[in-house]
Amino acid sequence: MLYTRLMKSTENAIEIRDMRSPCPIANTLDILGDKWTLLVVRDLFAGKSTYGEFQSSPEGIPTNMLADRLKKLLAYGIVAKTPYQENPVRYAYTLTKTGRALAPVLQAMIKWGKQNIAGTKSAMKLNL
Amino acid sequence: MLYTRLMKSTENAIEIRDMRSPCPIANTLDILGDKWTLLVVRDLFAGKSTYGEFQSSPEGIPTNMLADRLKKLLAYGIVAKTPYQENPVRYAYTLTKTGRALAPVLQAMIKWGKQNIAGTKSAMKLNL
DNA sequence: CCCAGTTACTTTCAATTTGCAAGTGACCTG
DNA sequence: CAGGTCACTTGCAAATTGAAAGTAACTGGG
Repeated sequence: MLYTRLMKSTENAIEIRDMRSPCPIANTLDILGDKWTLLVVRDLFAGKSTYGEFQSSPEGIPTNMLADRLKKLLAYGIVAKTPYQENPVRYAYTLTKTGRALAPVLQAMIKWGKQNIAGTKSAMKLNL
Repeated sequence: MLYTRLMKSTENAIEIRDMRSPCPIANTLDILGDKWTLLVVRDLFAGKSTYGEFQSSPEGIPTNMLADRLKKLLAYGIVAKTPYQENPVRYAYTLTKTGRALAPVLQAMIKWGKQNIAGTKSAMKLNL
């Protein structure tokens, strides 16, 4: 168990095909560069984990966008989906290690936003 | 002149109308949340300053996208445009203080990208 | 056992955005 | 004054977004 985790840690880098360039910023933007993806990640850092909880965030993500973003985040290994109840089966989304590693990105954006955009303030407490 | 600049420095927070929410992440994404904007900012941190230099970056930004993003970055006060030669007048784009404050965001993205996306590596040296 | 309610999506379709390509205008050089 | 460069702008097809309605699985109440 520990062994497989150890092995995995050496091989769970995200693979992107047809990269625009080898630039880490460009590739990070190809994964996270839109108006919704990082808000879902933010919600996960805030402790939210179900589809309904993500939908109830103040920005009002359209339901098809949410489904699409969760699918992509799962495909990239940034979030994981595990059943938390049977009958009916309900799934909880959680951040993987790769996803938790995004904390500094969110922290930097929160700081920049608060210092440079009028009227912004963190409403939810994040576990960064 | 100094006086007006001084006054400005107390009031140059970005104003966003019809905010989706007061969340600093959401508002930062409304400014930077796409596939091109932060690449232009990256190029500025790399010392590039002209339209042609931005276009020549390996990602190949479409010329209309570049014009649009520069216009937005100017409108938000993240970049400034100053003439660097006459006959013909040519302009150099530079980061403002607000723009330079994005360094930690880029740093965090570079680190995450390099650690989590296979095959990425910083080709250009940034003045972060 | 039927029927409204909840959760988690999927589908439809109009509107907006993107991206390729071609065009424009100011100026400079031979 | 013809050709070239730089910094854009325009036109348009294709892709993405977003609002709304639909679907599927199950639950609890009458």
